[in-house]
Amino acid sequence: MDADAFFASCEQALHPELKGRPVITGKERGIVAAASYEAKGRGVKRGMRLFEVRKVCPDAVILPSDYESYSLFSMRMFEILRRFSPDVEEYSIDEAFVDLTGLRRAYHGSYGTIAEKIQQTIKTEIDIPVSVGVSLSKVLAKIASKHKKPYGLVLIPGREIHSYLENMPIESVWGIGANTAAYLGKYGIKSALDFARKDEWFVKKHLSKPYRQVWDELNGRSVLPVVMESKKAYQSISKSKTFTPPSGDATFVFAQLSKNLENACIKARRYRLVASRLILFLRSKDFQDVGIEVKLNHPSAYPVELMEVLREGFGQIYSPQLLYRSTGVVLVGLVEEGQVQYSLFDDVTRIDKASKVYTAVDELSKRYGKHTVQQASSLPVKEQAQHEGERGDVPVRKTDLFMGENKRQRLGVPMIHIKI
DNA sequence: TCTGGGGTCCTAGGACCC
DNA sequence: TCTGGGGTCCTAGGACCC
Repeated sequence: MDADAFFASCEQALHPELKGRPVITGKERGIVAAASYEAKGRGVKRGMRLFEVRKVCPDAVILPSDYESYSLFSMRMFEILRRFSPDVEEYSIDEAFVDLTGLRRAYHGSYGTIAEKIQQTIKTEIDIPVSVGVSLSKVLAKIASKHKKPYGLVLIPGREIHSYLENMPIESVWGIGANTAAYLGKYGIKSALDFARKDEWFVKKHLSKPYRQVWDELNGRSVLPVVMESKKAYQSISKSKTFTPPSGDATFVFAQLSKNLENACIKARRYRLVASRLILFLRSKDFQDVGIEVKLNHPSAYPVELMEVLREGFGQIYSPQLLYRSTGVVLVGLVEEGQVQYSLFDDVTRIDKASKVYTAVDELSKRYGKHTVQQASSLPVKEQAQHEGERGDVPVRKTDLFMGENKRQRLGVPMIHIKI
């Protein structure tokens, strides 16, 4: 099951006056996150810049993404699915796999009837249109659900598999990307059917496990299980941000990195996780990426402790001749906060102090807004952000960048610099 | 697709051990 | 100092997804 234009549909469900109108979300980032079918009909595409949208579709309703509401719709949708079968995999915010095997008797009908009922229930109860695909494997079900989009209901029984795969470009199969498509192309494989028809010997010789699985699934042999487990803990947490115009100012670029680190740490602390490794990366104006991974002395989610490492890593990958357009950090080797084993050489008193400081910092953020207390090294992000907000073509959500200060000013809380 | 942001999994090969 | 054979763990890098 795959919701149609999910974010936009949520907005239309919340604000019925928007029904029938071209609705777009993604205002906060300046690019289209989701477009309603009315907007798609006018040529609006995902990832399109908003100034372009305004040209092709001047009457578009452009909204900031409201993830809290979308998550609620998502949860309701999954809850409805679980009423039909306990075997539900929440694949993404707007997609799920449901194993209907053996349920025909209980519902006195075919799999198609059950699927239809699911679709109707979701539409009636939460007013979200979804497309449903029914078939023998996850890969085939995915093809079926995409085959007729909005409000589609497509069944692919074993006998009809070939007709669906025949004209389908291999790269649009779930799990086959551009690189693998190019590789398969060398062997004359262009369509999904070409691939499905290859013999086992070819597949084993040339491809790794994930692709062998796709091959099995295309042939109607289900090898990818529907996994019920609710999402496990994060394996990694990343934060990255693009800025315009590109900059060669080391202080400014480092401030971006610093801010990303703070944001990543905030998220990690929210989930009570600490990172044992830190990746930082820079992307140049010409989309050249450089990055470095650093092993931390002990797992942490406290910027004060990580700042030295960040600065050192930055020094190693930054080159003064280049202009940069974005930076990012990834926290990896995530461990639950309570599970950490400290070594003989860790300064446990100091770590404990950092932990207390951030308990206070998080408390202050809850009360006065994000980044009420932040690293001084992150402050220079604003210099340029200010100008950025004034540029007409790249809209920036000012409230986001300045929320801390605005709220602080409203409440009359002075800005204080603390040296730790 | 003139390119935003956040994730996951798999594999090969080196380091190290018995 | 050199040699066989076998195993585990870790990391870098690639590929893909929404």
